[in-house]
Amino acid sequence: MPTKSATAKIARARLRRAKRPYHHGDLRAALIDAALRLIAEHGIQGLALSDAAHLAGVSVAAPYRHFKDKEALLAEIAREGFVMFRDALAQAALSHPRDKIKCLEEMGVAYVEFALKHRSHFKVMWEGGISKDNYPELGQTAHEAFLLLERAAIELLPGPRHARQQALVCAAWSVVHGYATLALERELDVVTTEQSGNKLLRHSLRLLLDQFAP
Amino acid sequence: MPTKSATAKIARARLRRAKRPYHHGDLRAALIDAALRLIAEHGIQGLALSDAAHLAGVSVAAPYRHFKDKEALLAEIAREGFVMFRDALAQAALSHPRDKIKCLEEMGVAYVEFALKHRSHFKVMWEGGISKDNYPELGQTAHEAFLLLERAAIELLPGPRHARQQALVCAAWSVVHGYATLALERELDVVTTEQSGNKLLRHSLRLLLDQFAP
DNA sequence: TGTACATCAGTGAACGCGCGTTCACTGATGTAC
DNA sequence: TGTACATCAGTGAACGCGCGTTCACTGATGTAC
Repeated sequence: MPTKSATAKIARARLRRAKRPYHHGDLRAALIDAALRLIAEHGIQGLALSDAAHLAGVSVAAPYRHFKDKEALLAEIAREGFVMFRDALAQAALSHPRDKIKCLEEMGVAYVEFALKHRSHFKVMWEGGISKDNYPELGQTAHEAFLLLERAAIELLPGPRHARQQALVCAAWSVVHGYATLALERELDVVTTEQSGNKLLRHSLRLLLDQFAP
Repeated sequence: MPTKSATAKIARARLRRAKRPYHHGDLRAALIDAALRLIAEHGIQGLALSDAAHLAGVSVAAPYRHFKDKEALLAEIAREGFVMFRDALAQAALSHPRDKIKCLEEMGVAYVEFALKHRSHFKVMWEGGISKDNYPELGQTAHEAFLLLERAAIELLPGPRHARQQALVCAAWSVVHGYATLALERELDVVTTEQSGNKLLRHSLRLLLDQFAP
């Protein structure tokens, strides 16, 4: 004979089943999506796997059918992020075949726009604390992205390998990474400006790059 | 009649007292120091107040005589950090009264050297997640530091307020903040260079600034 | 076409640990008299 | 100068919560025959 609470339990279970089939369909993707939303809202450290599971509409144990542990979920987000990031830079690198300065400018804009559009990915990529020994693919893809930026910067200063080239690579990377980081933390708001959207960013990049016009 | 374990307990207590007086002397400072060391080793999220207490040689309850809660300890670290940071920038701002470019270069170097020398402070300042509503002094001091950088950058471009000035402020801040962030995460190692110490940084800064020589 | 069975993606409950925080108590210190 | 007492900085133990992870079990699916 079922007790009162047992009856209620069955009713809740029926209700649940009515809303959603037993099998989710694509829980793996749904978990990643839920995690991204939670990270955007509460930061990486505010992400609880159990919250992501509930947001995806499953029990706390379900994620373990798709990810070995919490770090594996974060690593997958970082992997996804680095791939998208590298591809975005690669596409920007092709944007102006005849104008190397505009080309590097577009790569800088792509760098920052990726950070702002995929802020959770970006945070996990750089601050996720994921061991690169456990996930060597991450370091590899990140390095491919860096090489794109490096090549584009070096092309602005033709000639033999030179300290000046290294400095430009470093300056270009620092400025876009710094801008992205500050913008994500909403620190750039103190720069009072009428330049909206990415105008301020483009202007700053040109300030560094225009001097290398042929 | 004391039991065996009670006797041992008393013995341990005597040993403790022999090493260290009951009152610590300057526990507040010792806790901050312990926290800084633990953050340097394990990151902000790896900091447990209980570990800091033990590292300072006291029980887990002792910190609450000096700080309302964990956030208050972090806020004090951030406050200390912002004050030192602002003062370091202010001093650098005075370094070359006749040469505005060298002056801004020194401020950039001071920015990055602060980050590397006081890495735990720097992390807590920017990634500590401390509510600025609860600790308004933090935002105030941070803003004073920003104003120093802004003024020095604007002086390079004399004339009326202008989008170009804002862009230079933004570029200068982004480049030093980005460099500091990347250096702290050891990401800059991929820039293969023979330029040791802060040579690479200085060279990058000059790449941005030298074009404004009168 | 229907049925038995392997497989796999879920469930619900529980475990266990880390850690922030509190509480009643104690040891030391300084000050009024 | 000595003593009573208020005050404060510590102690040790415990509470409680969040959350990662596991376990035995169940519902659904697809495939061999």
